[in-house]
Amino acid sequence: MPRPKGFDPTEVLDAAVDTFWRKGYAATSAQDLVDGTGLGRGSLYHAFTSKQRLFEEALRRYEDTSATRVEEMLAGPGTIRERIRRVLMDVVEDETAEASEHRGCLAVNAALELGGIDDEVTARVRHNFERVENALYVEFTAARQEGEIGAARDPRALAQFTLAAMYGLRVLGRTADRQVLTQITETTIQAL
Amino acid sequence: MPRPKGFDPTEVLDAAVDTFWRKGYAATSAQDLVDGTGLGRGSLYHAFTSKQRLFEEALRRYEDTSATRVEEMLAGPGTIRERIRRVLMDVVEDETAEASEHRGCLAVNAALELGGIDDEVTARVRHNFERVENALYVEFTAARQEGEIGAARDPRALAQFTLAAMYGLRVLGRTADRQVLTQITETTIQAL
DNA sequence: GTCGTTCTTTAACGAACGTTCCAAAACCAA
DNA sequence: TTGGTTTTGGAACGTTCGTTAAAGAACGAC
Repeated sequence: MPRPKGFDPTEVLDAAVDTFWRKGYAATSAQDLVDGTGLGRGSLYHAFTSKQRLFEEALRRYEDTSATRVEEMLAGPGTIRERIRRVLMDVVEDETAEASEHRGCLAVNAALELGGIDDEVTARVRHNFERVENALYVEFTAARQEGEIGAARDPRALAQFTLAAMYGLRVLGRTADRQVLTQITETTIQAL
Repeated sequence: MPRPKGFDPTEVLDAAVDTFWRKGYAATSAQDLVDGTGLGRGSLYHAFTSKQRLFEEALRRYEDTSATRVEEMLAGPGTIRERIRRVLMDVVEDETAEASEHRGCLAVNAALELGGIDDEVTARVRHNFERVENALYVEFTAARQEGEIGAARDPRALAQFTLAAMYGLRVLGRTADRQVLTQITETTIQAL
């Protein structure tokens, strides 16, 4: 019956993620997306309707990979503090790596560029944040039960605090050097 | 001799700050700036050369008002923890106020939108961040001398940590509610 | 092999972009 | 009042914007 798509939707979405990630939403043009994905203009719009819809899909795809990454790191071996350090230092490494060209975190970028402006994007960003927060919450709860964290501490508060520290690193990562970011990481862990 | 300007440059800059603040750099058009400032196209470009230059000037003007505000709050009465709480809660109030329409902090927004892309903007954002960090550093140093803060703590590290918390609140402010942001503030202060 | 459907390609759309130009207006010193 | 200089408002620049239209190509079902 119908003619099948000539491309892998996930691959195209990954290319769109990369393009939006490097330039931001407003500064990315339809031509940038055509160049980035390799699709023709028509195919792109036929498949994704509009730039805004494509961005929403890209954000969903980004969450798939990035939140999963954090969840896996948190589920790894070591004490709670070791695992939190690993997650935060992963941000530090990412922010200071030449290769990642100041892309930062797409969800954080989207939160500041479109948060409160585009409801669909805001909701997706919130979902992304909450997914990471919940992963942290689960680990803090378990750690408290194990006695790694004081019984008087509130796991939900610790998760939100750690999330804020993570995103603080994302902001300062644009201007601060590795040593400063590492110091902040250590001070944060000390506070747990 | 020459004809004097028919406008107050500071007022115009404040209007430009407001416009960029609400929409971001890329999403703000020359027409938006004309509408916002009330100047004609010609006057605007004659006075500020380009959109990019105008943004740089606006960012400088923003720093004048916003960093000064933090410095004044820090120089106010109360213990170090009370004063830090006042600064962080000021961010929380700003982020959750209906009136401020999700503008956030212009320096943080600029850091994420243009950090690493535009060198001039990056340098100005860094200057803004460092000014706040140094204000915090001065207070933490004094507080340690007064015995409010443990002698073993590093005032520089505490300043950077607090700065990161502040900007973490700016990010989460786009999606989280007041109660969560307040909780994060308290956890942060507890860590000092 | 034909049909129905969807995908792809290409060209083009009107609108809006950032910027430039120019002539008229306005100011102050002389 | 005149002359010199700068600012002003507005029109216009060529380019790029996000999006759409139209026609042909490619596939699976029969």
